[in-house]
Amino acid sequence: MTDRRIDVRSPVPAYQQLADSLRQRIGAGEWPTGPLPSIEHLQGEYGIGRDTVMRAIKILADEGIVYTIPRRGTYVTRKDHE
Amino acid sequence: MTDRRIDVRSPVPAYQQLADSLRQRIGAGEWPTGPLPSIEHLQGEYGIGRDTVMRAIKILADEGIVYTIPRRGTYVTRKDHE
DNA sequence: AGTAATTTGTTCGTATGTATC
DNA sequence: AGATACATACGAACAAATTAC
Repeated sequence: MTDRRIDVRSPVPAYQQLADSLRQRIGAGEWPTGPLPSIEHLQGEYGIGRDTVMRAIKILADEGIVYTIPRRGTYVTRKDHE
Repeated sequence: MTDRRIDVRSPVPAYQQLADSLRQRIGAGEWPTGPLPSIEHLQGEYGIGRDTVMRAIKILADEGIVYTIPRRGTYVTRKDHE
């Protein structure tokens, strides 16, 4: 089970906490084929704002874990695509 | 006469102002049978963006004043339909 | 029957304003 | 002053269903 809550009192920024959470969920095998939930959906799911979600996704994209197709969605990078 | 302008300097969000305007116009008897103007039309009429229009329509839909048929249009809820 | 236009649905990109720490 | 964060807002692009011709 992965924690979907953000601790606003934590010294760890919310966008970092979200990146950690998404990294775990991806590692656990969520969204193997299709796209991740949309920014708006993640906003609602985690109770956070838009730019926080976008920052988290950018972290994962910089790590090569996901890639974003504009106006399509964000996808998990397949291993045979590395 | 119903005001069709959005005051961008108002603390009231544009989508709320639009919802108020549409609610008044519906109450005044506009669009008794047919659908409301399309999103694109309302964008032009009020000089606002797409998501602002959609948020306003969602407010009215949540209030039960209108209902949207996907890819058809948004209709005023008839009283004998309540 | 078939193609183009219309319309809503969805999504990311970007910008601004405000508040907080 | 700067980083973080939320809300609002416009734009652009594409999908999918419906309608018009």
